[in-house]
Amino acid sequence: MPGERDRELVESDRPSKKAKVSANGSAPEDNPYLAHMYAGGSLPSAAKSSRYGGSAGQDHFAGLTRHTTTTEQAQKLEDGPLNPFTGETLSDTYFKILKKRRDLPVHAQRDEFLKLYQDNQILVFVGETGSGKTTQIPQFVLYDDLPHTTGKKVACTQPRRVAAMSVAKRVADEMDVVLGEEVGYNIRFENNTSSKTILQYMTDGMLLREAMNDPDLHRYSCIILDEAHERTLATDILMGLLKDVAKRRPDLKIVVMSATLDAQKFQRYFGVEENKFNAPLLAVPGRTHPVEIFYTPEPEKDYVEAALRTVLQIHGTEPEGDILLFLTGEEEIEDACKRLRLEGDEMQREQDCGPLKVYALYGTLPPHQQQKIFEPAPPPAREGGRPGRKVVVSTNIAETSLTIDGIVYVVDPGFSKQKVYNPRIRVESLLVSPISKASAQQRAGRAGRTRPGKCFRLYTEKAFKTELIDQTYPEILKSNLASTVLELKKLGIDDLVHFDFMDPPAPETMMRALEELNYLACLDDDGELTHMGRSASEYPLDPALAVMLIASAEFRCPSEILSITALLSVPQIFMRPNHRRKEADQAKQLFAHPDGDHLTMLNAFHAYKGQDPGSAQKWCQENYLSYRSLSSADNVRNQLRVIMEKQGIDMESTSYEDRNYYNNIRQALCAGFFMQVAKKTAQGKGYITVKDNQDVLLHPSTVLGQENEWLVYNEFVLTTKNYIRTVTSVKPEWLLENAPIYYDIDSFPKGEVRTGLQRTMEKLARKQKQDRRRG
DNA sequence: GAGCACTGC
Repeated sequence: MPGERDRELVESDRPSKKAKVSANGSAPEDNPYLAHMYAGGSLPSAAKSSRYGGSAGQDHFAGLTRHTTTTEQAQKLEDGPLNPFTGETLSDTYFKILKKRRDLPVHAQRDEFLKLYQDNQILVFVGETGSGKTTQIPQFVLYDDLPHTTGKKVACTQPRRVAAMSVAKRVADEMDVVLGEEVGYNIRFENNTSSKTILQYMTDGMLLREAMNDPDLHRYSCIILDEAHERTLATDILMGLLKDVAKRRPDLKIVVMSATLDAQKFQRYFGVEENKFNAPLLAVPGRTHPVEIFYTPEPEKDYVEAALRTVLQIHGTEPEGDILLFLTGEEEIEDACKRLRLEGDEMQREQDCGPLKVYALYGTLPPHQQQKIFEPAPPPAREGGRPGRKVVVSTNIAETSLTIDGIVYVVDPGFSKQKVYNPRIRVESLLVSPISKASAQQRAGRAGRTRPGKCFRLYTEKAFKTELIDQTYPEILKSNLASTVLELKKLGIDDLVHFDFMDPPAPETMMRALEELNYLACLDDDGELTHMGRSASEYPLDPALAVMLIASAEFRCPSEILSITALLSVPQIFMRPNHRRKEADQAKQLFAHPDGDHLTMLNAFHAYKGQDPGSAQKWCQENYLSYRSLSSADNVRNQLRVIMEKQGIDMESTSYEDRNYYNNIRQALCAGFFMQVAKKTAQGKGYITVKDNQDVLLHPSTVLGQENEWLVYNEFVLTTKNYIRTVTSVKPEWLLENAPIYYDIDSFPKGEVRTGLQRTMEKLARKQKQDRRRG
């Protein structure tokens, strides 16, 4: 009975203390990540014959003892003529690359690195950009760790997929092996590794997922956390976890790599525990060109105006070289580009300046347009004229994710959009805020990649020194932690309050997350993981979405909820190009469902799936739908479906002809999103959120009018006004039935919501009475 | 009648 689901899970699924076997809840034999350790006997010996010394079966590492090797020994092996890992003859390209590798700054400190690596379990390594740390350190480790003799691997984590892929490719080339064999990468949707793999680049999130099934990370002999200074949620949790794993697994080595000198913080973090780990720090300089920094003498009141003025001034007076300007968002950037183009043309006409080519760059731009920024600067307009110049106006995507060579001038107004989380109303929003000193440095560095450059900071030197914070707040302090807490529980961390976070989140944020998970029946009243919680943790989703997916079987609509969940996990599928808004809105109306946006998205997805694969892309374009988002939703959907099937969830949906088809879906939405509900206010056009009592408006993108009394919403967006976005109308009975604990009338303050719920309860009671009389 | 900084599973 759907109506009893909540209570049932909370009460009957509380794990008995006896039943709790291991910290992660799964026996190692069932663990998919450890399968290689049990399949057909012991892998290490098998690995030796297949990996060790290649076809000839000769051990090219003979005479070397693990964790006592020297640079000299490693270099001798690297010098060939045979590849010690494959036994093949090394290629000419290999030697060409080897020569360049030996010139990298890290190389000068290989001895020092090896010594510290061998003498310590945990090591912190600081290498600035251009030091070669990401490609070289893992190779230094390989020649000392000799992973092929232990059957274990070396892992190197990256915050971004593209980085994991491209670095793996580079290192495979450097080692003269085929990508996916000895060197591979593992990212969501793509595991390019094999049984031969000894070095694996992967996303930090992927390693965290693995840890949830194998908390001791038995597959690895060494874990390198790269770009730790970026402090992603996954890196932060992995650091806390690895600190613990290190105690349980003395054979595991950990290298934490960071680009900033803030690495002392990492060192302290790994060093405190009874001095068990010394976590020494090794720093290697980078190789970049000097960048001259200029500040404004007075604060600027309008940073966009100041930025445009500065760009044009550079164009008019500075020698050849491209410009990178940092602004905060799409609209601001497009607007700035328009104005720069106009002014640039005018300068060319009136002052005989070189031509100015302006490019916008931000994340939601389609890839082919992002690629355009790599076009070279335009040539002089006429023979002997002044050289042309390229200006890229970008969000902070150009700060870390994308590197543009040839930038000589950086204009930094000192702002970016940053996420802020308000635990009181459980809302994440984006705010234009001053950047950190570290960000400012990173931005300036972008000017010195190919030759000496200049950075114009549109704030005073005093402001830089006294007003900017040192580092941007780590992700963990800016996020809703519901899924993080669920992950930690699954990782076997029982005492979250005392979990050793590098930066502990606010207690209120933790409390909110625990409360949310309790309402979702993922944690019981003692904070223990329930059966539902354990199931939900298997999905790479927000807990509310995971719970909705699991509950969908009860409402006979798993297939539809699967699609909706996937659609909610990808960027917006409805496109709205600036000058074709009207056409786009009309196209969307074709898919509109009277009950709301979730169902509208589902209609569009079904229509997309009905297309011929060969013409789907064209069809999307004609209908103002994002092909990229839809096909990525399809990918996500498949991944989620596999997990559902593995959990034995009944995947049968009611047929489309059934009169309850859409009602079932709307009820299932309530099962996950009962905490994101708004009720229409009495006096007209506004809505009010249930429990938090926030006044909100329907986002103008919705297909719904103002007539619906109760809505579930996917998102609360705080911009000029408070909006709820992606909404579907529901019946209040469904809320009371599906989440009786959350909708306990007595917990509501007196007001419209309470009165509305009260009326619904009375209605339900009357109906029950009638039914009884009739029955 | 309005946006969507950026990542990741």
